[in-house]
Amino acid sequence: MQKKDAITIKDIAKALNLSVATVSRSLKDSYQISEQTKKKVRAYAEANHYMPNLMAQSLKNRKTRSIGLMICSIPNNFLAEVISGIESAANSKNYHVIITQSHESFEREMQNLDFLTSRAVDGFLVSIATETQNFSHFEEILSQNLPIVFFDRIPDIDNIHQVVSDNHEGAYNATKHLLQNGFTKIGHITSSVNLSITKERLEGYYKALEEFNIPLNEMYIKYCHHGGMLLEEVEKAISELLAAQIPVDAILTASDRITTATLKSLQERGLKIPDDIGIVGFTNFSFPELFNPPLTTVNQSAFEMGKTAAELLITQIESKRPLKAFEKIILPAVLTVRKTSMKAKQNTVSS
Amino acid sequence: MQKKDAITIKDIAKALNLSVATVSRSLKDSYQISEQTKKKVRAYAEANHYMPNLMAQSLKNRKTRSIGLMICSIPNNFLAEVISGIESAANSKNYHVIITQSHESFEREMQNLDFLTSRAVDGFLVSIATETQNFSHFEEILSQNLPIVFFDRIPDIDNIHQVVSDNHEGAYNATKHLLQNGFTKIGHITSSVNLSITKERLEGYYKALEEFNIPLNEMYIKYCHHGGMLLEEVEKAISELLAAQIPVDAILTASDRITTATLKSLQERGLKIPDDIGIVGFTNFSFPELFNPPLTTVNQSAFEMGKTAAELLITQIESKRPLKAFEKIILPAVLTVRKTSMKAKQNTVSS
DNA sequence: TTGAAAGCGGTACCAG
DNA sequence: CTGGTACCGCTTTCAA
Repeated sequence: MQKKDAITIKDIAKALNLSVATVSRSLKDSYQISEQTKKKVRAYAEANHYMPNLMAQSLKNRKTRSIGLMICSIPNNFLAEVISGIESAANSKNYHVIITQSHESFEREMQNLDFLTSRAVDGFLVSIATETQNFSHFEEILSQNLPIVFFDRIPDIDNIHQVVSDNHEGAYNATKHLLQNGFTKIGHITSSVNLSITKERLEGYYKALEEFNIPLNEMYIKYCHHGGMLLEEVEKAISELLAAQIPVDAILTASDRITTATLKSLQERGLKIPDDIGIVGFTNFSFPELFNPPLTTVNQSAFEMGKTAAELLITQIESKRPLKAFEKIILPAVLTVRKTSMKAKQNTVSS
Repeated sequence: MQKKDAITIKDIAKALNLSVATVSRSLKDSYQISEQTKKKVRAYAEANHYMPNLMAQSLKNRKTRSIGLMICSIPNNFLAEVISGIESAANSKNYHVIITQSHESFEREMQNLDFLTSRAVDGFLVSIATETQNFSHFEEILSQNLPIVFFDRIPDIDNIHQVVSDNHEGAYNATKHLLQNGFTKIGHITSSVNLSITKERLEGYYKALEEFNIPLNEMYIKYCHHGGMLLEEVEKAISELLAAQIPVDAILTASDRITTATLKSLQERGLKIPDDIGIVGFTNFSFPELFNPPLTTVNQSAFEMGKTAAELLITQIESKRPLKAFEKIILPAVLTVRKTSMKAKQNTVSS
């Protein structure tokens, strides 16, 4: 296999009786070159479909105009939208993005980081894996002055740039809403304990309970170490919630995968929603009203998150010196009430 | 911003008192180098975390170990899975993939092709946009001996490599199933006329009708030129199907987006499924049983499609000369019957 | 079995 | 305003 040879700067120089230096400068519109020459060069380049060889430029400039993305999984309503936002922002600034999936594995996360490093990406966009508890691999990259913007799931490291959802608010509103609708025994199925999103959502959940003077029941909190990738872990969580001494009467699910898996499990058990059990779920599925019954959701600004994170990263890549102002951008997570969280009758615990 | 300098082949040479040529050869396990020297070099390289500079290698070899992907949109249950399959295959062969979205625009498709070309990808994986009717941009690439593997939506070009679903079979089975369940006035909402998948699905649909001696009603076929990206186009299609002289009693939807959009529209109209109208949809949503009612689906081998296409492409990239055997790999599209296509009572047209 | 050196396609420094 | 040239890191031919 051989490609048709593309025209190079040298060819232009020869054709126009100029030096490569002059051609190179003309092409970058250097002030030192006469308009006349520039025009000639540009015209010739245009006419012959000159395209700079990015490999050569990269080798010289130490910039690849590429950014590395690390997420747990692509087939995920939330993340697919995030990727779309990233791709859109990157593309418009003439960057390309290299996607890697950790599948929630710490091991894979480190491998992927190596992979991206070997690709010499100019910066990283990362949402950490559920398994990850040690962040030295990221710190090492940061110490080399390579920019990282973390999004969604943030590691516990000082001085980082991050773009996140208002998880606290989202979970708080969801829980409060359930309480206001007469649910009092609210379970919470969430991801790994160590994730930032888990902690924040948990806090929102706590806060709402507190406001309603509902004592916290630790047994009502279930963690899925694979972030809902495995149906079994969600199954188990639900079984336990339902088998509690005082079974839950509602569930708040904390991620896209967990939400759908929960719905599925509840359905298989033949439970009536919301009469037998209420549910509010974090998800970015486009039409939650199509579920049976229509699902009350907490929807994150996924596309926006990807776009913002990518823009923030590119700004850093292109800035002369490291940004010292570490940004934490918080995007809304909005509750939309539908059927799954509305008790048929308000006579909750009929005494 | 500057990165910490990585160790190069030159550093190794200096440290070991060897020439760069010898080091380079040792690293690629050349037969001309003594085992002793190789061992020494490898040990030093390992110990100092030597990583070859891919930019330099690419510049020299004219290979970037990257493949360009072009699809209409990332947030799509079917495509997200395809991407996952591609990513997985590519990664395991040490390639990276650059994703671009056409958003169903011909214009964007060409821009993206340029973008990928400027990135010097070693090959392309493409599923064409609904708008695309002219394929010269692909033919030009092909003429440069750059490999392309088309998947899902195939252009009308001779001698290409392709990986597709058994769309004919999928649509045929779906339609037959509807007919067997007493639906006789079956509408079909599909993508652009010009797409291969559209034609194939249409044929499967025809074939089933024929077998049941149902005359074809052209008014029952509705095309969505944006592939279901716009809710309005689906809305319009449904309105027309329902406003026909003899309204449809069932619908076969031909893509992920169209399927969910149809469900949504039907629900908003307050139509009871399947009593008022039956539906079978192509989709790769993970839990179609969660819809109301559980959706009868045609599910494609999405992950497999991505994996297969990527592997086929990489084989071509790495083969010395163009493969002359043009492969057409057909993957199953399987019908799973659920509620939306089962009439409550079999007394269809009670006379 | 090893080394010297040309060169991939640009960029940028130094001269003039 | 323009040209010459070293160099980015690696591969490969040619010579030793």
